[in-house]
Amino acid sequence: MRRERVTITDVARKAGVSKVTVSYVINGREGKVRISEETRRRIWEAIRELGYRPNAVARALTQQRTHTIGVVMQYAAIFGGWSGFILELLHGASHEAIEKQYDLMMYTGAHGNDAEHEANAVMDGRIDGALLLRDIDDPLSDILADSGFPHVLIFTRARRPDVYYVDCDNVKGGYLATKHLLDLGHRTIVHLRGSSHSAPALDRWHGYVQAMREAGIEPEEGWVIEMPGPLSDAAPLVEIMRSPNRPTAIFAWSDDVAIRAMQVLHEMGLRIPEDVAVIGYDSTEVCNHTDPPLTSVRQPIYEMAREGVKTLVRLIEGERPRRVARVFEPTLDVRRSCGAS
Amino acid sequence: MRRERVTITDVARKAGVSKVTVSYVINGREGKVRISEETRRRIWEAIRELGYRPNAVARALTQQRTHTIGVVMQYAAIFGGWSGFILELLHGASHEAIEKQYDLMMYTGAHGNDAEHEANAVMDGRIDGALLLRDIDDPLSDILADSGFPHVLIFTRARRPDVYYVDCDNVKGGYLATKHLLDLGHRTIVHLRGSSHSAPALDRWHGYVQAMREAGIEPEEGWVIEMPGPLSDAAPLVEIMRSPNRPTAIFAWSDDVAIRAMQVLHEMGLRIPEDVAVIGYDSTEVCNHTDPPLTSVRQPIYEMAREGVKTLVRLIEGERPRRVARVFEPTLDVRRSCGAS
DNA sequence: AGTGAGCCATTAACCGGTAAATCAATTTCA
DNA sequence: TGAAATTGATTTACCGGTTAATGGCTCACT
Repeated sequence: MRRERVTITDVARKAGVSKVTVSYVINGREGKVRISEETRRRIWEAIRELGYRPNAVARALTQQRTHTIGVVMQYAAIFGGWSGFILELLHGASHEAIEKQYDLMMYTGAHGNDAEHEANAVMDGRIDGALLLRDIDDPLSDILADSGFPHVLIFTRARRPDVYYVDCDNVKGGYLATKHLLDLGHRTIVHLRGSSHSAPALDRWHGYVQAMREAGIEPEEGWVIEMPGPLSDAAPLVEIMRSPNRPTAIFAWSDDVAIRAMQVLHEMGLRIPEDVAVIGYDSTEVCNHTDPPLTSVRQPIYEMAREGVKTLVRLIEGERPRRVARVFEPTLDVRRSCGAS
Repeated sequence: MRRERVTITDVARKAGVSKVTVSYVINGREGKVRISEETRRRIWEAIRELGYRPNAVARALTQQRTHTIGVVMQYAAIFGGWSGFILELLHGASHEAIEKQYDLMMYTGAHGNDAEHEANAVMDGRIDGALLLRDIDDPLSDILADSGFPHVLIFTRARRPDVYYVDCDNVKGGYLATKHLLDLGHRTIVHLRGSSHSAPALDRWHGYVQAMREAGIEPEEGWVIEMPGPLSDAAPLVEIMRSPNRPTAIFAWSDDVAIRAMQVLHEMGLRIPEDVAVIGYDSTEVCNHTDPPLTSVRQPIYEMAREGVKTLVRLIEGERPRRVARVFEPTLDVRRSCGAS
């Protein structure tokens, strides 16, 4: 039984009052406007009888608020990046959103391919603010910042001093991973690097280089292989693992890629960790279940996402938190893929 | 530089025309209304100079369309259920949404605890339709159906003939898993069942019972243990695995629970599959990485989610597809946790 | 009897767009 | 030459709410 949409005017008519009165009763503006008990009763009754459901779009139009926040990923990430990482991120974001009484919207970015179009979509009024998971060289944040649109960057740093962001020290994370391998005696260490547009990927690489140099080792040409995702070409990795002075350890920029590397090594007949040590990044749930369990650098993804949403909500509600940058510390989750205790 | 919001009226004023003319130019209503080249030019120039961004909320109010679809999970699922299953589901849903030019909204359900409140939130005008991932006895779909609100159930069946749904044959899935174990010679098979509110969980259980009876075995009291999630109490499982006539196989209603069971067995010193065979459900990515790799019943989650969104979009756009029920077939992904080939 | 205060509700205006109907000025055609 | 058609825009009304200003009525007080 498809009913016609019931509006506040219908309720008003039925209750024999003006629609403003109905609005007041629904929103209970204590202290400002008084409505008699009798009228209230009649209005609630009309609401119930008619099955009235307030329209959030109309309300949003007057209040300029939707109580919805957007999660905006890089377009490519929506297609390729559905990993444990995204899962934990969404988990954290949605928890905090629930707590703060906001709904979550996932922008697909399908509205256009250039930044201006995307910015139009993000600022089209359907969300009060956005959590941005984007590449380092992405112009979207700049446009939003120019328009004063509340947003927080996550898993990257901002290029401007007035843009809030939540990041994890990736240089340190890369350093940590590499140092762990060095401490275990490895000297020839391959780094499987992420995309050159990704700030985290580049930082982890820098951490790797830093640790290597500190140990007096200059990473050779060929030790650093770009492998953004598990579906990336693994040929260069296979090649170097076949070379005479085969590397004894691999530091992958993400768990996904580490797992892919483990598969490749397995197919080549190499044992982990006896022949090659492997270390990943993110320490997602899957690390506990791989064979052997994957040692990995942990960043508190869930916590970071919550923090991002928390800051975003503050911005939306007009606060201006003093701390613009929130940088978490990575730690090492030692499991068995490196042969350590 | 926080600019004031630029509206269509500002653009009209700047271009020296009425706002309706601007609206026509933006939406390019070919054939209906003619606007001169000169006027068009002036309007686009004004739009560019002022940095005008159309307001989707205002547009939604007149058109009664937002080009957004909602994903509504059971409240509990948002807190506990962030598994590989949800990931694949969101992956599929978002792909199809992108293709159809819709954005995705995740309702947190925080707006109220009873079904009426949730229904109010879902039908508050922010989304054109909803994909429901809910328990079998959940009243939300009924309310939506009564109001003629477009929605599709996924991973459950509908109780009414007019409600569209996408499901996978869970009885068959349960049968398949159990039959596999029976064929391998097992006779004492434990079933770790999901929540009694979950249609899939109950069906898989029925499939299990059916297969057992077909093999002439009446499942004993205690062989069926309710274990909805990986954090559920595992004590009953431990107990039965310690009993004199220890079961030789476990069929878990989900991969998560199967993995938990493997951990428990491991801690008890039991080997998989030598001492106990384990089989899971969903065949999510993680099954490839467990030790040993987990044999599991596969349902095409990604495809099903796409199908759900596809149907939903049709409903939203006024079509009435003939096929109300879309039931996929489960298959078996044999890996190594059951000792089969 | 006039004034002020308190109570309860209403009217007017606005949020930012869109659809339908209308209109003025030309041009076309019988 | 006058009616009809075409062109290019405008006016009016509406979507479903909210906020601010205003208005009647009753009662108490002086």
